[in-house]
Amino acid sequence: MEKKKFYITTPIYYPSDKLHIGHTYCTVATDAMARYKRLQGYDVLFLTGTDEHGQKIEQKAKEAGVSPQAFVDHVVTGQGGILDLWKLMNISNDRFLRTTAPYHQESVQKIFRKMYDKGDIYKGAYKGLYCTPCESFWTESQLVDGKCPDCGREVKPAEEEAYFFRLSKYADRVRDLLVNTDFLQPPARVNEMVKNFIDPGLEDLCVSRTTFTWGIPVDFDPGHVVYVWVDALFNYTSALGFLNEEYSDKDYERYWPADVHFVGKEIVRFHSIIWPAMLMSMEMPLPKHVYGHGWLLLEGGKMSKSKGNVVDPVVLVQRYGVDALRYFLLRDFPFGSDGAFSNELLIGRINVDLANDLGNLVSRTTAMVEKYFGGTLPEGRETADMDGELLSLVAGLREAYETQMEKFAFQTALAEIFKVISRANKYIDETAPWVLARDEAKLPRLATVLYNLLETIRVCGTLLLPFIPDSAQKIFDQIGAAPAITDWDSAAQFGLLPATVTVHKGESLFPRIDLEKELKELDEAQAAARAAAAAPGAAAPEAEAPEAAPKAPPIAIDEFAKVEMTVCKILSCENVKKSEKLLKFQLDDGSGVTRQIFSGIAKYYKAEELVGKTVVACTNLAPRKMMGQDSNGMLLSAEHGDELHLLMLDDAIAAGSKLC
RNA sequence: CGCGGAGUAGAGCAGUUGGUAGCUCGUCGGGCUCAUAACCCGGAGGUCGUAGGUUCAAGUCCUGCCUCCGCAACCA
Repeated sequence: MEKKKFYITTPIYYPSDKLHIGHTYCTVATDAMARYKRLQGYDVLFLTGTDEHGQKIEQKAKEAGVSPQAFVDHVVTGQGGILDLWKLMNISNDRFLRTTAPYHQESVQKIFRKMYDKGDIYKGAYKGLYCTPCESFWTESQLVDGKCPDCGREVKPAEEEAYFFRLSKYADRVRDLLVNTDFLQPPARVNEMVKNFIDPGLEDLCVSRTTFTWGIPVDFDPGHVVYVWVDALFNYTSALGFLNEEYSDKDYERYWPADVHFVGKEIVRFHSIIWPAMLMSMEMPLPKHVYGHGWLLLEGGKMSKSKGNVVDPVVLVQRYGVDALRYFLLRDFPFGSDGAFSNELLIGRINVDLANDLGNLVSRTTAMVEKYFGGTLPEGRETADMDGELLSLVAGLREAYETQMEKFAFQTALAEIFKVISRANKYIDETAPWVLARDEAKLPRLATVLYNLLETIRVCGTLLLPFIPDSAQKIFDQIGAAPAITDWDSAAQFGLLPATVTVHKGESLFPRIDLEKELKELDEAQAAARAAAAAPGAAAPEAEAPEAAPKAPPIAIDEFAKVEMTVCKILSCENVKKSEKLLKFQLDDGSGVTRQIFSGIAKYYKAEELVGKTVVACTNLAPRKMMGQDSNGMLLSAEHGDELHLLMLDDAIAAGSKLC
């Protein structure tokens, strides 16, 4: 009988920056699932890739002075790039799709054409605010002081031709899919989608742009490029040769629909609403599941470059090894919800599970076989009642594990394995092999105990293969388990190792880590890595000037003089309803007219404690609407990391005084 | 009243269909010595955010409130 297929994907990542631990988390999870299915005997296709088009990449390339293609080539295929990262993480993807690949472009153009011919894509007008010199459209929220964020000039309402996808046409069918099937997982995500996006009404989706060129051209209408939706989402099928010649159509027929798309919760919307709608339009089968996993949070907040708390997986792998990191990511966090990442947690998990429990179990077992039997077990055996509990746990392990893996509950699946590993450690205590070894007559009993331990390790190691592939193999080498007895079927059987098996005690699989010492060194290493990444020239095209090293170019005195900074007294200050960040100030700026300014500092100050203070405002900044009201200027403050201090002057200084 | 998630031992978390509150780490005490100062056993520690309600019985269902997190908006 032909093997059953399993098609699994990660999102295609956007290569405008280096990837971090969050991307790694998703990819490692997908990899573990893919390896698990392969272990079970499935014909697995595991796809990952990069989404390389769009305005942001076009801009970044321009800033770096290279072509967009050169820019993404460097981030994806360059040294320390995305391909290198996945190699480092031991990712077993079968294909890697780049949206700039010609075959993908071919697919996308045909798909776009097909939906157009069908009438699901139509030409309409995209309304927005247009900056003529920059030839760019902006939304209201992107404007800076009501002006073009690029050049600071006036924008005017304008329309441009654009193609739209009739998303509204499929709203009911998509709603039904989400509400009445298990398409979207975990179930908590369904409400989020339905209540936030579908029930308020789905609008047709703009699927082409003329304001940038770094994209796939619409072949029947020069000037238009395909916008992200059609381009990115259909990667999942063009990687199977759908409407292109790179791969055989048979791949599409065999592997589509996907069994599951693993995606981060931030892009659940695209995968659970837009993607099925487009597939419905194309009359293609829908993927069986979309799983929206949680985020790794750091000290209560999400990772962000501005907070400087981005975790680089490379540093962690260099220090602890790839398997330790893979294990930690999937063991410590429930896949569907957010998890709090910390170095302390990572080291704790490595020490307790991998070093103390698993590593030490292998170590003490193989050591005893060598010490008491010279490395090879003798034939004689003697069983005992107390063996029963361990043996029955091992016998039920594969099933318990499978149940959890099928639910993508990696955390619980691993917990099942470690329950058995703990039991094995306890079994050593109960049987006290070192006592048996003292009595010649008890050697058959001793051989049985050690054999049972080796078998337990074999079964656990097999089920750990998807998570820590290299280490599992090392374990097999140490306990003398041949490949034929480390497959899926063998994991449900006991007694497969030869009775006279020979072990080879090796190096410690997971050395114990000195927590305090390591935490300190790790902090330093991570800081150094960040500094290196931020250093100019370190990674040419991706070096990002403004955020990392805020060295502004010199300006002339007359330019500085353009900025009017005025001493103001705070007359009143109140919170803005429905805004966590904004405070609304009424200020005496010495002009006799009260000046209203909004400032996003509610996190740092209580409104009432600021009344009467003397502060500095930039008073010739163009007015800006915030939460529907005018803000006439900007209060000056100093920011460092998570701290922010409003610039306050001696109260003796009169309102209206100018700074110079 | 924009949407969603969460508040359970010092920390991090489990607790399907309501029926004596569990796990891991840490901590205290004990045991063992094969092993990576690891392993095994035991103890202490929780009025399950809060106020009501339903029930013979609620962490588990219902209602109000408080706090935290995320999305959206917004941070000049």
